[in-house]
Amino acid sequence: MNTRNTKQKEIIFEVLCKMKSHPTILELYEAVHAKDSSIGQATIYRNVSKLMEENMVRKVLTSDGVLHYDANCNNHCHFRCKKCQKVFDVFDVDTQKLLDVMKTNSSFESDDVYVLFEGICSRCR
Amino acid sequence: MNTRNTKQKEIIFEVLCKMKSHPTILELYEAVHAKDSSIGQATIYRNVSKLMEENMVRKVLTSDGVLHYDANCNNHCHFRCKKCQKVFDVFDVDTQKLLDVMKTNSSFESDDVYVLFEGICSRCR
DNA sequence: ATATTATTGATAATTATTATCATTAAGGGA
DNA sequence: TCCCTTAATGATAATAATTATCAATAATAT
Repeated sequence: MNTRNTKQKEIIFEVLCKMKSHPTILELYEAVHAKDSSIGQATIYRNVSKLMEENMVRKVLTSDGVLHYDANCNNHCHFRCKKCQKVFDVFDVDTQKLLDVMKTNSSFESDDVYVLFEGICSRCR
Repeated sequence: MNTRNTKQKEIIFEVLCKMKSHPTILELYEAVHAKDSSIGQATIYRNVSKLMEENMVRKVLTSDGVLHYDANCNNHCHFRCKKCQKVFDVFDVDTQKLLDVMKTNSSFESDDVYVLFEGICSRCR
């Protein structure tokens, strides 16, 4: 027995899956807490880490200096509005093509890529 | 008079320019401190922020959750080794082309993009 | 059902960043 | 060159983010 499926982990993953906002740990904690107020912050940190190891959850890199998380692990890009700071999904740029360009043009062997576009979103404009 | 050129700012920029390792604030502080031990950490934070506003310094997003900095503002990509965690420059992928793809294929208006490739570097392999 | 032990919740400790404030010094004008 | 104004500094406190600790709980193999 090296790993256990807990009710907490299930709830955390379920809540993150429903969130399309790419929350930080704190934001995820608040959403989880609304569903089950007995779940503590440390449990969020622990389970998000575990879910990442299991490739169920992926980091979203943003320029605000805090990590965000996404339950959609299909490698895709993100757009961050410099004004409202919301993070949106971008499916119009092929990340696999980027990895292919790397493979042919560079000496690095990369199997993973994070892409963050920035600008002002249509709502803020 | 709204801004002043201080000796500290000069040293910090000079040291960062010479560093090719994309340091964190702490790493930059240590390098600066070796040159002038009177310069405090808060001054590093302040001047790096200022230099970013002046487009002399750019953030490097990495998956370790801490911001790194680069004095090369020509928009380029980075590769991070998952083993030794070093960050390397990548000039083989055209970021302007990425922004062009965004312009034609998506509804977002983006003027900036951060790209981080990951894998194992040749030295660690 | 029971025993083992991974996981939890609470909280302390650590790390990263920002704010505060008295002092210092950049640089414009006399 | 010497003041004068005030931006910037260094030291440190405050805040925010993350990790570590530990007794209690609960998942699961037997």
